Amino acid sequence: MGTTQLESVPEPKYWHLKTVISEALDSEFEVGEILPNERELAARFGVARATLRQALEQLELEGRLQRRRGVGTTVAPPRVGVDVSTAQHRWPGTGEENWEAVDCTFAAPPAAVARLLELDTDADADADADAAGSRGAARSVHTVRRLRATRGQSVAAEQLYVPASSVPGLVTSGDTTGPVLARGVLRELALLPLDGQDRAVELGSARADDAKELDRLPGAPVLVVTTRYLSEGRTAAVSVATYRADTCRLTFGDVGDLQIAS
Amino acid sequence: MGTTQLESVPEPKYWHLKTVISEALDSEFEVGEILPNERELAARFGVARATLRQALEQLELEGRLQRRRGVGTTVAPPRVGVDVSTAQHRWPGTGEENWEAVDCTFAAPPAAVARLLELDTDADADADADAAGSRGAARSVHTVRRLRATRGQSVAAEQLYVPASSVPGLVTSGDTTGPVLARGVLRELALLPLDGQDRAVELGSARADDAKELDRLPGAPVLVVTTRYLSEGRTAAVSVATYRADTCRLTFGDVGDLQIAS
DNA sequence: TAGTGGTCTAGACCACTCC
DNA sequence: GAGTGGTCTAGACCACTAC
Repeated sequence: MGTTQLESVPEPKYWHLKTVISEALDSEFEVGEILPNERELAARFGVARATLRQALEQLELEGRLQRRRGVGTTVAPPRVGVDVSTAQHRWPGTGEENWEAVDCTFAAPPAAVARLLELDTDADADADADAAGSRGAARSVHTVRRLRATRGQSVAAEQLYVPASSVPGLVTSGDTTGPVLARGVLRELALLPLDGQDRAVELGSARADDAKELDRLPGAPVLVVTTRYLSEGRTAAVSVATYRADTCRLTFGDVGDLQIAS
Repeated sequence: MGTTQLESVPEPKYWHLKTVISEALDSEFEVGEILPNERELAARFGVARATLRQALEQLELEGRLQRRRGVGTTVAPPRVGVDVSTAQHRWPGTGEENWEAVDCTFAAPPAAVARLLELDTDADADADADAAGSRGAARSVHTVRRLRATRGQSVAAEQLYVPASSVPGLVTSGDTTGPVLARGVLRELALLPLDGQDRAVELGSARADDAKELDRLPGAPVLVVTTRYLSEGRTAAVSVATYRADTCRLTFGDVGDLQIAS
């Protein structure tokens, strides 16, 4: 490190720290190796623990480190490329690897999803958003929950919203929940003609339930992939999948196995 | 708020705060409206400023708030959808809107980019990574810098790496830098047949130069889009574009104008 | 010059994992 | 029970913006 007092535009300590640690990771540590604990690192660099943590947080955000409470901080492996390309033109659950349907519920979706599904188009929809009683069932959809794993590691949790009108042949046998019904919904959905999909990616933070599935703390950064499945001129289903931002690189094609981080 | 002491699994204060503020944003604030300052908000909620800041940081990450030093915290507009679909099968700079080429340099690219460009394939490449002298020119590439704006707002900064072999007809007139040459490189590149592209998206943090262009602080979260342009069986160019994660939603298709955050 | 968000400190206690 | 990262506090000062 040495003295940096000559800098006319002093960069923040945590930023400098991040650079120093990052270089150390490249040259002095192996993937999976455990770093000294935060109190020791802070003392070694002569900063407060909070400042040290700010640097570690950024490195974790960039996928360089992995921190687990009660365990320690380890050097993360390169991000895994996860294919989310839309080229295959397939319904969810048909011929895909790595996804597992774990549950299904029947309830009103979040407002943003309802908009994509073109529910709630009546004029007074916004006025009775909280009156989820009498007319709630009309706006309810099957919600299939799926998990995606790659190389033994959970990478994504998804909620797939399917209006009852998209699965007219579904036999519920009285039950509207459970993994068996989840697979039933996927099976029925696949009977529709699939005209196309469109997809969006944005940054979000993990909800409590997603965080638990992904083995992260609530609020952890995630890449939210929203997919709209189009059939016969309308939106037949909407998927909202959250991918671990620290360990995943979403690929749209076959860029392969190299990581380009900033 | 009320007392939450009955919770058997007490959630962190900042998490609860985030929820409370988020709901207040929905019901009591307009887009662009300025919030009370951090010291006042912290006092109002009865927490330390650092705790309040942790909640605000998450909300900013999710695109709900915008904070500017010396100014204040404002309610952010919904994220803008930015099309990054690969369907168009075009070279960069041909028929695209919103991108502006601002500069061009000639230098060795980062190691990860060199790998994608299939430079440095000789056996001792890793041994002389720091000996950028004699043989450095052989590994240098034209680096075109471009900026993307949407609705008057800078949303992305890109570095496009183009090996000299991809632009054999380029006339440098002695100069290997400057915006004029940048446009020349793009023009020459467009002469090649474009076989395809593949693309990857991952989370990163803004480098100092990108942060400046994007009007953010260094380290701000960004979505890094890496594109490989394929021509005649090889990688003719590589683009690394960083998009503001707080204000952008990357679209691969035409999902349109609705935001689905977590 | 006043007010804002950004950085930093030196503590404290808690939740979790592992032995 | 020992050790780890996660949360929280109550201050301080700095960099930037706008008046």
